Amino acid sequence: MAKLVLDITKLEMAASKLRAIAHPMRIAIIDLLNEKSKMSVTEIYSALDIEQASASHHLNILKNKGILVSKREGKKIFYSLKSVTLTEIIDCINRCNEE
Amino acid sequence: MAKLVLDITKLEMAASKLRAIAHPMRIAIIDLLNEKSKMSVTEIYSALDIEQASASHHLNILKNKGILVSKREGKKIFYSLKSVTLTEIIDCINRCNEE
DNA sequence: AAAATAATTCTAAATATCTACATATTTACT
DNA sequence: AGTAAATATGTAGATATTTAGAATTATTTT
Repeated sequence: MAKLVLDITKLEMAASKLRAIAHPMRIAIIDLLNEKSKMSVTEIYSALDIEQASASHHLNILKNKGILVSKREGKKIFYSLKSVTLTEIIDCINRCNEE
Repeated sequence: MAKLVLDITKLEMAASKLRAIAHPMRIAIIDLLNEKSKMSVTEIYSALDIEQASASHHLNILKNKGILVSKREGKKIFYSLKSVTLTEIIDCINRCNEE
């Protein structure tokens, strides 16, 4: 009973994934990739009006935590959401915000 | 078009809520309250085997971010999830962990 | 091979969060 | 009022995250 409570590894995994998402700019990136499923770093930092290095940094965090995947195509590197279910989280949060 | 990306306030709200959730012990608390919808601080810190002050601290963070609500009943204070949709987030994350 | 473009990595200072322990507050009971 | 139980708050050192700018790597084009 209530074994999930004691599964530290899973809790850590969930928390670490959430920590990765829990940043305004990174939520914005996920929102963006939810609308346009595949974008280059340039497209992303232009759309969000932030520094390239900053975008790269956030993208790296999201990629490390398995939230995004990247794929090089020539000069550009395209990022996209690894799992569509990720979007549900954001939708969830947005709904919660309105309550 | 893509106006949600630019709504800094909403992004900040979502991020701050997620940051509150993004902690193993706090996820455990949410899991717990998902199973037993109303628990006192003592019940919670006993179930999780943590210090009372620690439980109180985490509960306060979750309450401040509007994730939990509390209600005093005599000597005890009972906490519960403010919104059931919150649970979806955890379910989501757990599903994501398995992919 | 040099130049240009695209993206990443490094660095460091500022800020935030975590943890654990000590203390304080609130309520109920006698 | 005095005491015990339940919960909250304060403090401080350790650790992690954020931010922005500079330097670096990788790829394509000329």
